[in-house]
Amino acid sequence: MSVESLSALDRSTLRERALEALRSAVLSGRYRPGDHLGEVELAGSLGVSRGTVREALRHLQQEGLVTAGNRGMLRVNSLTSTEVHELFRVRAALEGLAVRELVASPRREAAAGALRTALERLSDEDEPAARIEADLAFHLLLCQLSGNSMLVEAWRRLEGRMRVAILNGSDWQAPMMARDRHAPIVDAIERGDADAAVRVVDEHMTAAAQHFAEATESA
Amino acid sequence: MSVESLSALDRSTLRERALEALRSAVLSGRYRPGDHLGEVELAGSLGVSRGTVREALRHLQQEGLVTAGNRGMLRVNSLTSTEVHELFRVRAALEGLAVRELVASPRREAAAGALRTALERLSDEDEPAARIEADLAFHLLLCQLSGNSMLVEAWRRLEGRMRVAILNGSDWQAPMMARDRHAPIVDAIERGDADAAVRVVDEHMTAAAQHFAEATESA
DNA sequence: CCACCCGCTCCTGTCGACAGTCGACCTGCC
DNA sequence: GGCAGGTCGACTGTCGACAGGAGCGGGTGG
Repeated sequence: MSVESLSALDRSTLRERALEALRSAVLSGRYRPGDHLGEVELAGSLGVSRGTVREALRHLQQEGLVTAGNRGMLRVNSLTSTEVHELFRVRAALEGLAVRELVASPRREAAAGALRTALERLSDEDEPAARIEADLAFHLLLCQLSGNSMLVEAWRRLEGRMRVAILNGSDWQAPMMARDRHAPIVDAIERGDADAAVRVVDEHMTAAAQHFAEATESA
Repeated sequence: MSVESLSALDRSTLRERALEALRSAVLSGRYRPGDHLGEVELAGSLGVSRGTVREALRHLQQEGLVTAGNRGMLRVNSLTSTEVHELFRVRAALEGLAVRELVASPRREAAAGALRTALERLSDEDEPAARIEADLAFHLLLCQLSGNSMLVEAWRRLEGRMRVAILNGSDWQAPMMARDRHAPIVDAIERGDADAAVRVVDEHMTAAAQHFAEATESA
């Protein structure tokens, strides 16, 4: 268990770099769910002090990537299948609001255009990790284009949990990353049909949850 | 600017007590929005080290109660009226999901009962601060009873921002704290009418946002 | 009188060290 | 052999101190 050292080229604070290094370390699967993340070891690996690692770990804890175990020790988090289902339902509610605000927005067409380019990026990518990024980027963009900053914030909080769910297994989400799955959302937004857009988003999330259920239940 | 010292009776960690002390200090209005929260000063007031205060402040930052200004200095946060409106819309989406899941839950009647007792507590309280607490407790209970842990988590994140919004002014929310405003929600849940419940929640939030708009615009 | 420069001071970023606590393991006794 | 007690190690909680940078005020030269 070790993380590569921090490069000193950057102008940002050590804390930010340590945070980013740790986040990508657990997100890349270098640490398995349940693994213990010791402050001293990480401090040694990253070449920074314990206090700096500590703050980064606390940040990750609030993001939901790590969770506190016995005596405050932090472990890589994992989600139960129930929680994953709950997560999708909350996402459906949030992104449902996003599309509803989006179709009511005066710059609906421009937003639809931006979403279409994000859609292209989704179909261009072949590597699974890149597809996941493109998918999350699409859904984030959906929230951002709504113009509701509180909505974006709430979604970002869920994003961390979503990435934890992705860590659980990398097969179930593949069918959801397809371009065809997202296109109807943009279509409905472009048509200005709010109710249809909400329904499509809802179905999108339900389908994702179902794929997850089938994949985990067979495993 | 000073916070009373921490009592040493508790068994919890200093960090938790410092966090709670700082949170209540900000929420009680001891520090006005925009006030600078210096680590050294707070450390002295609370009788703990800077590192401990620092962690508590970072926690408050992620809760949205404080925000980073120039050179990393933290100031008490405030919300624009636009953000408050956005906040209410996100809450409407989240709590709409809550009531929808609640009416589909097998223990709907028990939940309705629990909500009714929370309602009683809301009408009993006279002091504004206590009413606010009772109101937030009611809405939190609504989310908790849905059984969706991700929903509860998302709501809790919004709670911090909600309290910041409350700090903006203490007049506008008074009309929303009434028992009559919340009773229709419980009624709809008890009837098992999901659509009506969602609609009522939505109206509740819209009305709250409108009260806010009128109160701030006159000021 | 004004503009520029210098030193001061305050604040955060970062670090290394000490202390308390919990679990694990090993040992001795029943 | 099983169990109780003690010892060792590891990890986090907490602290005080040093370093760097930004803002500010005074002083000086034009």
